[in-house]
Parts: sequence; structure tokens; C-alpha cells
Amino acid sequence: MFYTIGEMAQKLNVAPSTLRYYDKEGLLPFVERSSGGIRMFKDEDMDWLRMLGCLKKAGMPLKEIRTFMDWSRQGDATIDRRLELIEKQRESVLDQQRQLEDTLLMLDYKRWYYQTARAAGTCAIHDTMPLEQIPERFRPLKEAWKNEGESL
Amino acid sequence: MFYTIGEMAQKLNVAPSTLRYYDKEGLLPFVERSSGGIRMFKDEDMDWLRMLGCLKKAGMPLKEIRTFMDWSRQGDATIDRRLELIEKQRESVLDQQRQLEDTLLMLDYKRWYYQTARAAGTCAIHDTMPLEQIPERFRPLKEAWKNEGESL
DNA sequence: ATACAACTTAAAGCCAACTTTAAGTCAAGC
DNA sequence: GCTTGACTTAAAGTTGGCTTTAAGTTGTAT
Repeated sequence: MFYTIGEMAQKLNVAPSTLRYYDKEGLLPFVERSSGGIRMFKDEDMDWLRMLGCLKKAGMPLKEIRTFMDWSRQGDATIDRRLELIEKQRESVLDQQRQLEDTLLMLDYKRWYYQTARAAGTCAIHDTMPLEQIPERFRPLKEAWKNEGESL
Repeated sequence: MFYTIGEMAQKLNVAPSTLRYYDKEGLLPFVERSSGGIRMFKDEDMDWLRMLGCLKKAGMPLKEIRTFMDWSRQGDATIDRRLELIEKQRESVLDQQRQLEDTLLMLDYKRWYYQTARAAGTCAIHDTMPLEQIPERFRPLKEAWKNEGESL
């Protein structure tokens, strides 16, 4: 069972031009062509595209994904390198999760800040608010700001 | 206590040119200038820069951050809009967290895949592996792949 | 056989977010 | 008062990840 680039693009919810671009960049070394030069995607190609999607969602740049694809085609000799890359990316995702956790706390604080301000009709309420009225979960934030490592 | 752009950039771990770029884009309407035109950052500017950093980390594009900054300067009349924007961004962060959760599971699966392959000396081990030898937490993955909504 | 939609390529264009360059100004130390 | 390093701006350049355009080919339906 074969699919044209248009059909595959629809399945994956991307533009056909995106798949052509990925192909040009060497990310799709597995797609075959008809005698007339038309790309013919197979069902099993989904495995590769899923892998591609996974690495992309993990924040890996296309160049590195290309490296991974190159290694994959080279067979069992590159298992170690591929594992290493996966583990690196796994660490990166854990980092991103920690980052988002912090960001969420900040947004939750700001949400509370504006909810309170809305109720009071003015942001000035926060200039006079005693520490005890700030929800406990937000208090460590103010502390953390005094230290400040890196930020932007 | 004032800081030059270079000092502030160091504090924030960014290039001075980045701060100039943000300023040009209207993201730093709060920075004052010396008589000679040199930017003078104040300690309290850190609050704005923290906010900026928070929104950036939440994935908000600079244009939208600019909007937020504009609203902030307009005072209490824009509290509602600001709250709305914060809540929208909070939802976006929750989405990103769900996304990373999925991605992590996939990477964990791939890690296990390559660890197993390394031990066996070949990826071919996975062609003949009975379902019971695949760790339970990864089995739902294979199921999910059969459905496939969107992906890349 | 012909029309027509969907495919092909190479090259150019676009957007966000910076960075670099060029030419010039400011201000602290000698 | 002069040097020097850090600042200033405007404008051009860069990178990543696509999208669009132009010109042409393929393959299916009538």
C-alpha cells in the first residue's frame, strides 16, 4: 500500500512542501520513488516519521535529526551513538520540564496577582499587601528573585 | 543605583545587543536614559525583565510581550486584558507540559529499545521480541500509533 | 488523445529572533 | 585635553524552518 506525498501530508497534518523540505534536507532517506520520480510512502515509513516527530517535539534541530537518520541507515554499528543521542535528548526534555514547572509557578503567581488586582480595581493593592496575604506557594518566588542566577 | 546595558546584560546572561533589540521592539519602555543618551537600568527594572523572561519562557512571541508591556503602562484599565493574556499563556504551558510528557515516554521507549539492541548486538532483536518482553509502560504506545491523529 | 489535478525541482521569499557591522558619541582615567 | 573602552544608532546579515513561485512532468479520467 503506497501513499503520495499529499496523502501522507494529510495523515501527518503538515503541508506537502514540508515533507519535500525534510526530504531535501536528508531527513527522509527511506522514501522510494516511482519510475516517474514520484515519492511513494509506505506504511512502514510511518515508523520513521513517528521517530522524526518525536525528536522534533523533543526540540532537536533538523540537522541533528538528519545525523540520527544517517546513523540509522548505517545499521547496528551505530547503536551506541544513537542511544547516546536519545539519552542526551531525554535529559534535555527533563530540563524543559523543570523549566516549564518554574514558568507555570510564575504564571500562577501573576494570575493571582491580576485576579486580586481586578477584585480591588487597582494593581496598587499589591504595594500595601502584607506578606501573610500572599498565598504560601508564591512566597518562595520572591526569595528566588533576590538570588537571580541567569534569567532571560 | 544604576546599571549600564553591559552590566545588565551580564546579570541576565544575554548579549547587550539583545537588550538593545528588545528595546527597539518596544519591550523595555521602562528604561531611562542619561543626558547623553545612555541607557540607565534601575534595580526595579528587574521586575519587568523577570516578567519578560517569564513570558518568553512560556513561549510567548515578542510581539505579544510588547502588547502586554503596552497594556501595563496604560494602568489599571487594562487589568482584565492582562489577566486574560496570562491565563491564555498558562493554558499554553499546561499544553506544553502534556506534550513533553508524551515525548518523554517516547524517548524512554527508544532508550529502552537501543539499550536492548546494544545488549543483543543488533536491532533485529526487536523483530522477534514477544510482546510480554516489552515493558508494560511502553505497550500503550504501540496502541496509540495505530490510531494516529496528528503527529509531526 | 487530451485535459487536469497532483506531482517534480530549483530558487527565491518570509518570519522570528537575534547578531554583526559601520560610523559615530560618551565619560572615566591619565 | 586626549585616549580608550563602552556606549549609541541604523542597517545589513544570519539561522532555522518552512512556504511560495515558476516552470515543467506524471498519471488518471474521460
